[in-house]
Amino acid sequence: MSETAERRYHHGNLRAALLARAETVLREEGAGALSLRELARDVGVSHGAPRRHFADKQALLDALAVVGFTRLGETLAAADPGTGPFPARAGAVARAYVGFATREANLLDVMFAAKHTTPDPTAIAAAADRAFLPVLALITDGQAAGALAAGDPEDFGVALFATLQGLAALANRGMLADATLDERVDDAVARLLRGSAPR
Amino acid sequence: MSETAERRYHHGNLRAALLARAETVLREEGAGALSLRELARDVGVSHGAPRRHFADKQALLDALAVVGFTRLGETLAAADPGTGPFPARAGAVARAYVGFATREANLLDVMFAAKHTTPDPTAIAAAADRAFLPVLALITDGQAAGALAAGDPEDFGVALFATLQGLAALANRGMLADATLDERVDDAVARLLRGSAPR
DNA sequence: CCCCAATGTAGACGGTGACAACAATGCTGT
DNA sequence: ACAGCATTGTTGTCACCGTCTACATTGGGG
Repeated sequence: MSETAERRYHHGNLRAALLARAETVLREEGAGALSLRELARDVGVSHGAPRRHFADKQALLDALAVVGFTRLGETLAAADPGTGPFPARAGAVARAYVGFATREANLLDVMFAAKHTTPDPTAIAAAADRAFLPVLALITDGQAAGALAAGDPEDFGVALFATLQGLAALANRGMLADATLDERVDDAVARLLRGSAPR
Repeated sequence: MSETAERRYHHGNLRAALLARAETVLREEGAGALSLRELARDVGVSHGAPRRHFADKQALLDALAVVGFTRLGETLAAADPGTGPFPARAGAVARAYVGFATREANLLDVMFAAKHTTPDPTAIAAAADRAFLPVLALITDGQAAGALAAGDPEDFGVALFATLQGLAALANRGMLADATLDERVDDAVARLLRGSAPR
């Protein structure tokens, strides 16, 4: 438990240390730069050690994805003021999502990578579902308040999520002037809300 | 020029052969399975040969991205009937885009990967712009026909593209029941059109 | 208190991308 | 026609990676 990283044989919480370091490397250099061996080196452990905690590299990536969805869920939940007009709440959450998606672009790539198959595939899906729960609740509120047409909240949720995910993808690929991202979000969400109002 | 792939010293069009083989591997096994050495083997050439045509692996990926955008452009152009009510045309193009995006999911990942930096970054961007030209024209038609509010066509274009890209991402990640993808597209596009009509 | 399961180490293997030195080829100008 | 040269392939090498196996060190539970 010492700060000075004395090398004892048993690290103590290698798994957490590897994940933490991996998250940093991921943020700063991208998923391609992640190497189990280098992570081990960074953490001061032999190259075979990570294997005790992650069966293979994909397992590490999957664990990162779970971390990412958890963080995302917190971000979304915190962004919803909980009261006020629905469009304002939706806009706040939308901007929060896109903000997360651009701030943590590399993490997002890992979260939505297609390759998840490692522990049980459900772990990541469950984390993702949990992350979006607050948004579903928000949509239900919007329907109750008469801002959204009735129906399965997931219908609107899918459309909203798709829009935001697409905008984030555009921004992360540099296909949007960054300065205008929030405006794009506001514009797209406005269209979606108009098109989803009760008729 | 013989069919039986006699091994002469100079392949003739190694670059095209490598790209073609890479496209197949990409489609069948994903970007992670792409290996310059294996491609060289497949094409019957030494492991160092690809280097003459692609400075590094990223250059190969970038070339694949250009191919992808070209193919996408053809797909989109072919999907627009050119006449008829705007919503029908837009729906057809939208379904075509999502169809391409799911059929060529791995290629799409390469096309929208963040890492493009290789030859001049403009090559891919130019190919992308070209691919979306027909859609911009369609939007202009829609405005002229009174189906869309006036304004910069790119505003609606960005919103539309973001929506479709997001839906494709959801589908490719298995977060959508595949059977319902087209319905999701129709629903989302309908919302967007309603929200983008002149007021 | 001892033994075992968990955790970390050390070494090896095959594969990869990148690079350099060298060989074959075909195009160009004369 | 042909010499010379730029292009294109080849071969060998290097460092690195992920994975696997055999072994070492722990610490905690019977």
